[in-house]
Amino acid sequence: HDKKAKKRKHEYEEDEEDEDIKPKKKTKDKKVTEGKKAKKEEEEKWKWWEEERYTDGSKWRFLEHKGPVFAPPYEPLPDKVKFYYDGKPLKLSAPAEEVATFFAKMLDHEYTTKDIFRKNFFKDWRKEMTSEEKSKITDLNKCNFSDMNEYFKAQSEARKQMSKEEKQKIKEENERLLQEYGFCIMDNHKERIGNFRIEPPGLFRGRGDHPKMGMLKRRIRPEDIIINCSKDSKHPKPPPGTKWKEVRYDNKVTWLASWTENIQGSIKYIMLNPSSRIKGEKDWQKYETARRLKKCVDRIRNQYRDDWKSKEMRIRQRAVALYFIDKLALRAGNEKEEGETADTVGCCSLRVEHIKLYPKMDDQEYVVEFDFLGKDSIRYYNKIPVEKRVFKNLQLFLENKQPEDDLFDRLNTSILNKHLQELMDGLTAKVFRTYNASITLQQQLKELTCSDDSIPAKILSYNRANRAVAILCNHQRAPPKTFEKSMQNLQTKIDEKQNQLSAARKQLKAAKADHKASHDDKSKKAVEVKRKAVQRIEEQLMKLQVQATDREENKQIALGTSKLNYLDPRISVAWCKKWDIPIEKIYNKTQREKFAWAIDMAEKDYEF
DNA sequence: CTATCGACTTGTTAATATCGGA
DNA sequence: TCCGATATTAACAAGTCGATAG
Repeated sequence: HDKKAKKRKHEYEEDEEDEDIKPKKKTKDKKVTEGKKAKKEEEEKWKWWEEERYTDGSKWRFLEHKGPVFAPPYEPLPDKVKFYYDGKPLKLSAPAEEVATFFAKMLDHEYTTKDIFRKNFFKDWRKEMTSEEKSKITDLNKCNFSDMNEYFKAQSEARKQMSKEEKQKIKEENERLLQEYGFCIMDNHKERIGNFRIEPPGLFRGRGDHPKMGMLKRRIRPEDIIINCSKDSKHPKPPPGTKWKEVRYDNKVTWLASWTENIQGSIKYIMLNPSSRIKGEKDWQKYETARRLKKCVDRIRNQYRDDWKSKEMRIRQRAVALYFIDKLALRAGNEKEEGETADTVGCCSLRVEHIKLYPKMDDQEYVVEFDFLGKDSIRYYNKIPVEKRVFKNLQLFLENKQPEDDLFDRLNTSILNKHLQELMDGLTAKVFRTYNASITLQQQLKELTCSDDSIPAKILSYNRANRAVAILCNHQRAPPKTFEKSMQNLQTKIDEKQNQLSAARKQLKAAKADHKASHDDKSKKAVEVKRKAVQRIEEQLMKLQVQATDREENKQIALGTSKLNYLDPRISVAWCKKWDIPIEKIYNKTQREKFAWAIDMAEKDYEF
């Protein structure tokens, strides 16, 4: 493998040299140019999935890149833009002013009214002040940022009003930056980097009730950055007069650069785009693990049902938790450090206060009501009848506990995953989410697709299948602000189309009558034309109606996350091939790039 | 066994680009 | 051609899970 990689790397360099001599050699013959073009196309269509993978745990042999793009330096405000303290204008030092602008930009946001946000912001802001400023500015409520706020609003308005040429110029500059910094060479191939820009400084906005909201996210400098590349590559150069924190050559990891963020103290990375080999291989592998689970899921289910009867509490808890993870597609639920993050839970970290038991509810028995905040503080609410044994176990787990006690006090994700590992190689809690999502899509597609439906109707079925998964995974969204209006607009269009249709039908009728009377060629043609028109309008109307249904059903559901992360793309590709649906109807450009491997390899008979 | 770290995936939202009709 | 709606992308936060140190 090593040799192969080195050889290819060499080829690539030759290619580059080619580029260099191009201007000099004007008479360069056509064959060479064409050869190059072919090579380039070949590069674009590189099928990494047809190559062997590394088996030694290394992720690459060769890695070369230009390092990250840093946030632009702070530009002080023009003098006319004032900050007022206690009603009087006050000129701030540059560092204090910069932090003040972060707050000023957010004035319209609800965040800035929240106590914790204000407290955290003010504390961190004061750290940036000169001692003079610090002694003057002691109360955030006496700070008036509105002039600054208006200035920024005007700025963004001006940006919108820019001329076409100016906008074009900015676009080109971005493109240049992308071309220069947005790609790397990994082994023998040029690959797209996911996030090559360093996050600019600003105020941290956590999600949900985050104890650290409003804290200052500091500016990242070259001295904070660890570069990862290969020894024999052209190393990225730090900006003039600066140094990297470290340059390392670790091919056991996939990242190109990293830094430690100051809010949680966690590490952030620059990594490759989902279309890259390194991400694609991993993604593919994920679905293969889920498919292996498919083969032994019955055994595992029998096992945990058995374990509900265990003498040992820890085993019963483990078995009930696993049942929830399997049936409800809950996340594993790692413990979190209190006070560091918003209070959210997953399965293993559920507390007594998050469930309610109802021996009888309406016409159902043994109902469990879940109500908790999950990842990103998204509420999970569900009422679900469970088997009697599960219900009895839950009652047992709840005995003598306070609302804030753990439901599964003898269990955590580490214990659970160790157990799962014993049941199947590579099995962890999240595999159940992937498995259940993908199997649901496949089964729903089978159930919902009608062979004689039109293409739009088939796509509606696809979206419905996708929706079933999104509901399972609790991928909700707030209804878009403009939802009602856009629904109305669509309805208006439908009404108009309906009128058009009846008008067209009338015309067709008239044309037919005309033809009956005259029997000439011209009237015959007219009938045909009208018939076509009716047909076209019928089709358009149907399309609109399908669209309306789809949108209505999608009001509170977000399909993106499941499509991107949980559904084996080969299921969708196979479905498209089977029903002759263009893949573009299901996946947009980015998605097609990410799933290129699946589009290439899945046939219409693919089974998850 | 627990706590922490490191690397990676999964998730929402805001910003921006594109589309389609007036 | 302009404008608002919709689709796409960027940004970045928040999870999962394995490794390691104490």
